[in-house]
Amino acid sequence: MAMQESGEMYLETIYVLSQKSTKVRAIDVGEYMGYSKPSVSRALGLLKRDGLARTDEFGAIKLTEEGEAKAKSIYERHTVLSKLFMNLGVDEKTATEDACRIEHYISDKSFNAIKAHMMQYGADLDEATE
Amino acid sequence: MAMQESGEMYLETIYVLSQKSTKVRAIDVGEYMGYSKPSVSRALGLLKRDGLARTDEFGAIKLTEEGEAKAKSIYERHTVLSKLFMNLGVDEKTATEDACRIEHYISDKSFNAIKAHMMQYGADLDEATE
DNA sequence: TTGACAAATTAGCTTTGCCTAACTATAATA
DNA sequence: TATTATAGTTAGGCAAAGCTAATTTGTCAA
Repeated sequence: MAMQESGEMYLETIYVLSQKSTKVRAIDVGEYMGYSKPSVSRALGLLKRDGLARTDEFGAIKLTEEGEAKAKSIYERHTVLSKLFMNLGVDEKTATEDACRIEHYISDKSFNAIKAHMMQYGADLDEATE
Repeated sequence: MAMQESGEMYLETIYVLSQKSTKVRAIDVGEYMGYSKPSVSRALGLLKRDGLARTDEFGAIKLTEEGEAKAKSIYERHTVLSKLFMNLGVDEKTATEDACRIEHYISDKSFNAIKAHMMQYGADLDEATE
């Protein structure tokens, strides 16, 4: 079954935190997302069950290859959509908030169309916005 | 509390069906959305509780002024977003499916920015796509 | 007027994804 | 080493929003 918004947000968070720190723990994920420890614990269990995340020998949360690929794809949506809204004059806060919700609901087709359109206009899509 | 995707979809459906027929019944809403009668019954109860819909003297479902305003606003998002995706080369089916999900998650600010952008490029936003 | 079908509602189940409370395990320091 | 704090898990609850089954309501035609 297709992954839900919730699972995607956990993946994306682990991915983002992994870029800032070598050891990402459940508690860090919870603090970042504003969720309780049990919620994170269960969500991570599901990601592990589905082969998207694992715990390494030092107890750090790591994404599997598949998990990382998914996370990157979601994160790319996030950055491109944020950029799109900002290019249209929306303030950064609103733009990133909207991107954060829409990234889970837009199809590959529509997303790629938006991305292609923005490339055409020379937008710098590589720069992260968060 | 802010209205959820589910409630918005019911509102939008009642609005759309009301344009085609004078008497919209719960069963019609259910058939259109692919939901069971009890699901529709409960959802309509919530819309009524919140002052967004009512049943008229002939048993037809009607939107209140507030309900209709909301429905129109959601439906406008639907048409504008569909147009946006189609303008970018996305096929109609995908474009309307995406619009149908995203319409519930985009902020007023970002939506208005998109709309303004499209007006600038002379897109015909008045024509319905469904 | 009554029998039958269509429409609506009630009751209760399921899943998702959050929560708190309580418990266990780990780790660090006195 | 023992105490204590931090991290993680288990158990159980709640709300949203679907579902089926069963009941009630309403309408219409024989």
